[in-house]
Amino acid sequence: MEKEKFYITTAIAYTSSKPHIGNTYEIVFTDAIARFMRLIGKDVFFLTGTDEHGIKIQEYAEKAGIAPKEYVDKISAQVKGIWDLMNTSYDKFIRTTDPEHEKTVSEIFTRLYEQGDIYKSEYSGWYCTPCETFYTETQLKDGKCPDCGAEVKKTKEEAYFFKMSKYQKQLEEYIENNPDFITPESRKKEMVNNFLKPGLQDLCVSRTTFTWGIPVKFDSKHVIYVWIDALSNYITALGYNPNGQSGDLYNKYWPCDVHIIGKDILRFHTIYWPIMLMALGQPLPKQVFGHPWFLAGEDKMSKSKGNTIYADDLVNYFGVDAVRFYLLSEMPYAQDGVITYSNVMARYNSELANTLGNLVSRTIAMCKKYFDGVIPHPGDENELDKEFKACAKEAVNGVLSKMNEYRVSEAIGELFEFLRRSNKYIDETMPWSLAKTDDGKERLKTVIYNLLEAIRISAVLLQPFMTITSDKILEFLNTSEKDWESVQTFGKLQAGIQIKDGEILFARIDEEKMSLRISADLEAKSPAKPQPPKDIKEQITIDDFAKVELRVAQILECEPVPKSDKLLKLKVDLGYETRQVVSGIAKFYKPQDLIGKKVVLCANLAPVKLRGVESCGMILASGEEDVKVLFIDDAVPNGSGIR
RNA sequence: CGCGGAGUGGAGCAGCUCGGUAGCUCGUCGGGCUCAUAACCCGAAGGUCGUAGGUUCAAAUCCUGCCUCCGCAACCA
Repeated sequence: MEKEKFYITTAIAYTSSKPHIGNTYEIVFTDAIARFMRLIGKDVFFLTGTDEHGIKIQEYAEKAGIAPKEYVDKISAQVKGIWDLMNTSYDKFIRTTDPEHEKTVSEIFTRLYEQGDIYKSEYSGWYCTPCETFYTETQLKDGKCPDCGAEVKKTKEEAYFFKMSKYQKQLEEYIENNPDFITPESRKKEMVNNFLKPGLQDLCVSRTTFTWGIPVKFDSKHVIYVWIDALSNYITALGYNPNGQSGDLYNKYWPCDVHIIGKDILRFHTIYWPIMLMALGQPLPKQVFGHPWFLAGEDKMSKSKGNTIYADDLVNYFGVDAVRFYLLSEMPYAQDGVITYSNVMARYNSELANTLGNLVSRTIAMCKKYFDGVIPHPGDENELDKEFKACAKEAVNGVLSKMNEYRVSEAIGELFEFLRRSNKYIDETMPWSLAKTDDGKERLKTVIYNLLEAIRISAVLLQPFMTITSDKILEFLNTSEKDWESVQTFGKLQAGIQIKDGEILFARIDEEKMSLRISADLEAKSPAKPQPPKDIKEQITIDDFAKVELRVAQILECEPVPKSDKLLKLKVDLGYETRQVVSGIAKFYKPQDLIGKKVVLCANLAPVKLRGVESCGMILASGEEDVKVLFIDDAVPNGSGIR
């Protein structure tokens, strides 16, 4: 019988820097699903890889003084190294610098151009030099860069555009008719309401501002921009050919069963990517799953915050399977999860050491003690045994149904419920007192057999999540019954076989000692070496500086700007006049914290409207993610100049 | 009124579709057991189910208003 095929992908990792644990989650999560699908008998193709083009990489490489290719070779190898460290079972690791990929992407672009879906136009746009980005008239904020606020230059740049609007209706219908296409459900609403309903804009798909990318075949000063390049990996990896016969892998595995991606790039995968495929006349992926993120404690993980946690560090402390277990079991289905070292330790001790490890250890010890390590033949079963076996069946079915919906943490929950039930079964049957009488010894055979079999079943169910541990347990039991079929009926474990010595699977962690060790390591690693800022500006003269008028201003009134998260409207006193100023500090200061305070105002900035409110000047503040306003000593009179 | 999600014992969550004794994991306290990794098992304490109303014999669950938090969008002069 032909196996049912299952094609699953991760997003390809951007090779700008080493992936942190949040990025690593995605590959581990996808791996768990891929392994599970293989376990239940599907023919799985699991794709991952790296996204290696773009301006940022070109810049990083320049800074490092090496060629872009050399740079991405290094990072890509690092990514692959972490994926391998995490014991992930991808079938192919694609790189967007692979010659095959580059060739196909170039052909795709050409074909889309030739059939009229991509057209050449001008970005009669506004170019922001610091951001290296174009903005349309509507994106601009009162004539300035919406991102960094710098002056923008009216630049006419030649560029290629993709006619998104042409396929909008078709995409809406697809989403309508395939309710599971975008999951989880809440994400789907975000996409439809925020992007589809307002109407799609044509997408700019080429750049002339950098060279590190795939050149447009028929127009060599253009480079193909990230969307067509990166998204295409899902089909180029399988040997898709836009002009003729595609490869066998493509014919077999496409369309994809599920793209596993971060919730941040859902938009590209549920709007741009399907439209590209429609334009190419190819079937669409069946599902896109936008997974949540891991937060480091309360906050998003980011380098600038210095709260990044890396997979290799965790593995170093806890081992691969424990890290996989934490990632997979802790992340909820649709909400962000939290990762901290102390949470990892707590889960490790309570679930891996106590529940799982100790169950295996005590059962094997009893089998050795009472039966010289030979798996006993079970005898008559009683009501308790029946109930216990029913629990095993429930665990198998529970894991299956949860995994079919990619509810990995809940699947693990089902399994651990059964492990806890097994520990309880020991206390209920009290093997140590059974061992004291002859009748009891007969009964003991059944009890120990049932326990060993329960452990075998659990080990099989554990395979997708903790492969190494699963293999170890099955090795202890000296059994080859480890496929999905073997788990459908209770009793596949062969009696009369000698089991092997079981090592401790998960030694308990002394949380206090481990915490000390971790904080010592962190201390040693971050000897407070501040990175030089990236936005160092060119030298200016004193005359340039003199053009900026800075004055002390006292805040008289302050209130939030309606319909805005970030903006505060302030009335300030400059001594000689009062001004209305709008400032993007609402996230960091409450109005009552500011009233009465003296601040520095850039007083000769041209007035603009922000969210419809006029702003005449700018309050000086520092910081990107945590903004601090520059307060001035109360003794300084309002309106004093600053130089 | 931009769109969506969420507020349940100390922590993290389930229950809400289809109203009717509020459940799970961790933590705390007490007990039991000794096969085991100070583990395992049992029991207890602890909740006005965000808030104010409404419907109902009966509301965590249905309806309405309000508050708070989160995500997306917009937004940092």
